[in-house]
Amino acid sequence: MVVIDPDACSVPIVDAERVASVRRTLPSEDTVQDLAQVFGLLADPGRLRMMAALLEGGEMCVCDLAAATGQSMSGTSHALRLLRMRRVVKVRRSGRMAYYQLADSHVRMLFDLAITHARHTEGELGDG
Amino acid sequence: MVVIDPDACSVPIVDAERVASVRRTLPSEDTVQDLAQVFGLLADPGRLRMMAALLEGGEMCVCDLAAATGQSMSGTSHALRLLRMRRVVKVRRSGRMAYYQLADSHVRMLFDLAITHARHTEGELGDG
DNA sequence: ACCACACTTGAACGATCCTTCATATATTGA
DNA sequence: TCAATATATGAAGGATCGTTCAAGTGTGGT
Repeated sequence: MVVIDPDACSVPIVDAERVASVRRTLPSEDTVQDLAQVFGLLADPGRLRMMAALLEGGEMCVCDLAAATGQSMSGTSHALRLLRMRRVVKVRRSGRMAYYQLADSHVRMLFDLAITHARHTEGELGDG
Repeated sequence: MVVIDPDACSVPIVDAERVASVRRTLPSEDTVQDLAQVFGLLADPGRLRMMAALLEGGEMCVCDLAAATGQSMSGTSHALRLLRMRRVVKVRRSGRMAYYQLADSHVRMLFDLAITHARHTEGELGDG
């Protein structure tokens, strides 16, 4: 087997120049990791409903969020912790209540774009 | 899997009217499921690098994609199957080669938006 | 003080996911 | 035909994720 790849990956390369140029433009490992985590937060139906609810309802307390999205209090709280840690939502505490709202306007755009994609690829899925 | 049921959830509600109104505007279960899957595809560093590579490189064969993103051929092929099934990429076959490209321009915008979010929330993460 | 409440958190279980290895398919060239 | 190539796929392993239950924190009301 002939290895053309200068790096550790023992994969045959067809267009070495293109590969090299693409590699130069790839986001850094840290950026890729961050992006993956952001998208990972959006990859769960429960969290997605919560964000949609906050998008529509503005600021909401945990129990209303749980009721609106059909989740348990505990599950809702766990989910909010993840969103909080990634700064997707922010919390305002008042007495024993915790009021959450979206911290980032990009979420709405991500949402709308993804919906557009979903609509655009509606119908049967599968191999081409 | 959680099913939204108005009566099954024994969670106290503070603002019943708001909860009801939010529930009315929530995307359908199918839409939520679709969205979650779309975001799920973007939630993996390897697939993310592949999409970034295709964004930059246009049309690429599997081995070049593997080399550019530092993944095994097998892993790359598995990833491409997922992206193919969700119509995120499309394939053109020529002889024994398979050339992949992005099927959907929304991917670029999702990418850029997420990068903007990541940059915007740069620095320390954690509870607020 | 006490109890009820709104929320949080830790641990455990099951489900899902990603990676890898081995094998399979299909095409090219000898 | 046979061997090498390019890609695809099934299965198995371990890691990760989401949900649930149980218990914990802190506040408000009596």
